[in-house]
Amino acid sequence: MSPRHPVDNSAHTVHKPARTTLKTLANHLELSPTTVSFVISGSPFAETIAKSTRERIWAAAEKLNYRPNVFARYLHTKRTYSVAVLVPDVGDEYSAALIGGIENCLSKKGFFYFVVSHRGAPDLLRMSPDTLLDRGVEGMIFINTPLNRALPVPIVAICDITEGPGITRIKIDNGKAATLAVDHLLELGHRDIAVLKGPEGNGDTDDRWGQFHKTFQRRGIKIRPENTVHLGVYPACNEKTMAENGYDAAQKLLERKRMFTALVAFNDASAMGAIRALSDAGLRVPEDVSVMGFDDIPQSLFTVPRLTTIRQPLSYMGELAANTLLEKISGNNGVPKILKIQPELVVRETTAPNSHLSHKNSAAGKTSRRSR
Amino acid sequence: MSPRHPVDNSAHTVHKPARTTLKTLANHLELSPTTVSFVISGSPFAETIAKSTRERIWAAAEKLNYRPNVFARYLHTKRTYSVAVLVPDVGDEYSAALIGGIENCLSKKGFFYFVVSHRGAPDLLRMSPDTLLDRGVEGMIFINTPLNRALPVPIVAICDITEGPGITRIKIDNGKAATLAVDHLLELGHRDIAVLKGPEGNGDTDDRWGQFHKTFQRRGIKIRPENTVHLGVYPACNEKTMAENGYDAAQKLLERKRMFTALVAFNDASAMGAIRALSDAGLRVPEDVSVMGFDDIPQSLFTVPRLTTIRQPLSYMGELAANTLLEKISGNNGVPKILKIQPELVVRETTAPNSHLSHKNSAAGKTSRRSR
DNA sequence: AGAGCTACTTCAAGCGATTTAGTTGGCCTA
DNA sequence: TAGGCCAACTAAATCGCTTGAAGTAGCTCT
Repeated sequence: MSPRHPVDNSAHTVHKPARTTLKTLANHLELSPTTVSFVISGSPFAETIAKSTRERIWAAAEKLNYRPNVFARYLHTKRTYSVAVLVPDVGDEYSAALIGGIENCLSKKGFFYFVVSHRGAPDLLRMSPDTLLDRGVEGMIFINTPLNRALPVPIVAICDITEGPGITRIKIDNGKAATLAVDHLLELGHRDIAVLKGPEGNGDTDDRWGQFHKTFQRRGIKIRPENTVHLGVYPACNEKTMAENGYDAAQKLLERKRMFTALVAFNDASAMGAIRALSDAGLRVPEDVSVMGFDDIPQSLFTVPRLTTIRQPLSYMGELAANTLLEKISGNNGVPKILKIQPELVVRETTAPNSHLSHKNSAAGKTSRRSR
Repeated sequence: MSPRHPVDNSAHTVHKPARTTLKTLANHLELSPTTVSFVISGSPFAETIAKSTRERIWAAAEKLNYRPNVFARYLHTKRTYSVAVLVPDVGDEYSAALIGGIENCLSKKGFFYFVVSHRGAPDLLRMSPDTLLDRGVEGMIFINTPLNRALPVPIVAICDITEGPGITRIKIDNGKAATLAVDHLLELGHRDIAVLKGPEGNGDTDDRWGQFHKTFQRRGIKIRPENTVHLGVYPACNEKTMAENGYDAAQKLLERKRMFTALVAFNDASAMGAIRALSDAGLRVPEDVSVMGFDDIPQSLFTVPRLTTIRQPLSYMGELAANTLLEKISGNNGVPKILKIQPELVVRETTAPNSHLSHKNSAAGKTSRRSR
């Protein structure tokens, strides 16, 4: 069906009962296809058809189980009531939560959606928009997915790396998030803080990192470069799960023998990986190191210890994205370019007062967090 | 576009550049649409067209950026190169992992897919197959989703509750899985074992439960009813995450004051919830209670402690499902009714020797596992 | 020179709907 | 009784493509 498929009629199914067509239905009713079409399609002309006839038509449609052919209809209406969702990977918790919200909204409105996971593959990224347009999607939601050209349908993006005219962006307020996270750690007495910077190419990485940086500066806290590590380079980091990336990153941090009493992860999944690495190194969370996640994915409530995190209302953001997209599709040009979402601090069990406050920077502190 | 949508042309986009049509292209080339169609669609007649003409056509198609209209083409070919995936919830780890595998295979073959999460909602379950057929899907993959009628397209099911003629089922060998799990626990000296039975209505619940039951019996182990708990009733249990269900179930178990030194969960997510509940009750895993998961979702490698589990190769199963479906779509009637998948025991850190062996069933043992 | 090939290319119908521009017949009015 | 109007319906074009049947032009063959 797409250009890449040569025409091929060999598909075979056991028993393909011929679907009732408009013509069949019209013949059965001894009416013209026009009349039947008017009432079935809900055309304004339907009102010029006698009520009794309308009822006859609906009854017959029901009886013959008539279902309009979506493809034939498209030829005139140019509408498909479907959209596309592009994500790095269907499977990751962040995307999955968003998609859940998106579907919630779409299914209410009778829209269907195609999912494309590109995993950072350049060809897919380049060609997907076109193949999706071929399939008639009326709009697209880009989750953490780059784009750098105009598309003839409305777009809503959840991230910063989707470029194009007229797109609407749904963004978490990273400034607020950073303040929430940093102040929480400061209140607990942490000064030596490690930061897991998001993967290169991720749509939130730069803004988030910039905002944290700014916030630390504003609070007079110096983040040493040795206490900072990238979660990986895009798209290589897509080959691994975020938890793996977090694990590796935390290990790198530990190898550097630089002390830190708290760690801010890029998201919950990398936080979990990091906690795993800390545990493997014999460090206790939160007694030896406090860890902050970001996102508040459902699992965060059930980890041991439970994850302290900055909450993004992912499901809501998904719904908002879908709603906004439908709004744009239906012609509303007044949709703002940016919809900012407020994050929330969720204090659970992975952060605790800095136990090294008394002997800050002492050798003892170092070794206790450095065994193995 | 679907019957529920009255025809509506109000959709509006900023700038809809007219797509090149076959006719335009043919005019431009001063050829008939037929000729152009032959070569573009890869019809067998293409070979009767002069090579030089073919090249001209391709060049012009490239230049005018011609893309065949998928909907017009469908009218003749009846092919859409798309399938549907029905799941209880896109977001849960089990479905997400399967979908990942499915997508992997489909995207290689140029197929697209619609996802429908029904969350157990009866209307969606009843109507989805038809609305999906309206959209021309050539086959469907049912993940843990009930069905009880024939459909005019091939179906592959991952679970037991999808009924219908000619469907192919991909099933984990629960008998083998049970043997693996039970023997592992027996070798560790566990005799008092609690079991989290899957939610009612889940496609694996009955078979899995039956097989575990049988295996325990065969090994001469009695499972007390008080050490057994259902993860919830379908579809109510769908409102909660599996982790939540596992948490609640483990709490129920603990309230019963019946002792157990090991717990077999229905899946990894419920195992994580259960571990959370055990921890909250002051019990250590695996020192006080060993816990076995099922699935081996990616997170299992990063929990503290790492989860011992029975591995299902979810991504592979997804790929197999998609591959099998495409096979059936292309007319292969020789596909087996059941494809059995072999599970694998993955021993990690949530299982350990029974520390109560010496004072088995003693009061001491009981209280040590019952504090708070 | 006419029949028969071969190598290319096109005509025109049709897929299953929507939609524009009518037609038909009854009734009312002047 | 002609004209106009209205309610109720329809013929035929069209959307963008595929496809079976039908040309056409140039060559060879006898």
